[in-house]
Amino acid sequence: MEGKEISRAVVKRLPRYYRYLGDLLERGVERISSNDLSEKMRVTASQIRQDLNNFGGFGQQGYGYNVEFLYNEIGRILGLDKTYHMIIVGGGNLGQALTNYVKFEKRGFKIIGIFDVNPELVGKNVRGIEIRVADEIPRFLRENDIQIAALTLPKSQAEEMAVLLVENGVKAIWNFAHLDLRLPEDVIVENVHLSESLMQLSYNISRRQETGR
Amino acid sequence: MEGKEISRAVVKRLPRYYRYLGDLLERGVERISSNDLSEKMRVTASQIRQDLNNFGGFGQQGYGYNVEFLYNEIGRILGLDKTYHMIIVGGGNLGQALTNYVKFEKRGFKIIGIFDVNPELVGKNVRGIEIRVADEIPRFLRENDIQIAALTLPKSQAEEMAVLLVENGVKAIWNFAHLDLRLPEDVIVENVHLSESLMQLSYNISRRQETGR
DNA sequence: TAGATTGTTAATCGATTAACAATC
DNA sequence: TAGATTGTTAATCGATTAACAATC
Repeated sequence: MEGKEISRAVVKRLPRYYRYLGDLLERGVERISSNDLSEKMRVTASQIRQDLNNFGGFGQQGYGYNVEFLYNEIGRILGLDKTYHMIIVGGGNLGQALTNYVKFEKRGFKIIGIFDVNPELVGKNVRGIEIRVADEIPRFLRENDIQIAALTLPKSQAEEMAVLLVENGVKAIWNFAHLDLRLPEDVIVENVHLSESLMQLSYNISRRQETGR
Repeated sequence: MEGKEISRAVVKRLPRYYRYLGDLLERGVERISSNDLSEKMRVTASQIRQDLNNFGGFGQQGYGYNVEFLYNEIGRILGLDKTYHMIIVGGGNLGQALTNYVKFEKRGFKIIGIFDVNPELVGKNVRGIEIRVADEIPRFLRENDIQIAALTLPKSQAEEMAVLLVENGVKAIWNFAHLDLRLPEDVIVENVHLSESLMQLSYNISRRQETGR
């Protein structure tokens, strides 16, 4: 059924389209042209049409795009029509922050387990979920259908844990540790490297100072 | 002194070079060729040389690159040779997680204030810093030299707060709220959109299922 | 029907890779 | 000096933008 490969650049832009369409939908806007959307989002209308047409013709000549329809279609493309069971591996501040972030749950990402190696954290209750000891992970994975594991452990523990997760069947890792995980090809890894983001910021600050604005 | 514009793609790669060079340095490696580094990082040697040469010739023909020297140079380019004073605006879980992340401080990003509008959080101590009421921000900014504000507020409060921060002199915002801040051109904004990252992950999961691996 | 706007092809632009002369 | 490897130019590739025929 599928065929052509979608470029990473396009996929990165989809959630942003989704967000803008969601806003429009909330504000009761029924239809929008690529041109109007392009002004709001500050991208070219051409890019919007190209991006969307990777997935099919969602618009209508002379009319534009139906906001609700397009919103749902992009949601479907992004896989947001499904529910995902997620575990958080690393119950520190970041892991707890992710757990507490209610919006994920609304989008279908359900956190059903939190694990840590640190005995001090084990037993702590985070939004109704008790932090368990990491040793229980294999059994937990056997007994539950988990699609995503978020890795919020320090760098030193992350690689080993990632291997354990994969050995026990995890196929998608949301990696917050500051290293590149080397895992089998069929495992999907999405990285969030906060420190790299911060460095990009400081690069821009320094550069601005050098060039005098 | 400066001149040519560095592309965003190059800047995004610099922190990763920095990380790999830091690892090599730690392991006592003295020099490395673009070819060896390319194998480790899984990018082309050509790209490494091109990227680095945007900033000057850091290598030596027949020798390669001195790891320590290159590490320091990239650090300098990224602005990591300076100290930044940062405030966290939004004292919820994510704000606290950032505050507790000691590694930032080691890299020169010093958090010297946390603020929230929620009175329940005000007064709470996070790694030695007391959360203050957001009303105090203008005065705090007058009395302290702040280079970076991290915005970890809900979407609904983020825009207004960003405007306040900018009015009070903040020139760089690390934005964790799920919206695009519309601010004057001279304000640097670096976005971390966690939900968009998660959607890219779910896109890849869905896609894999459709195409049957 | 006329006007609007898409879907799509073609043109342009920028980024990546390859090649190689310069040089340590 | 010979070998290695950079710095840099040229070639290729991919992504973005422009243009316009198709069509609602």
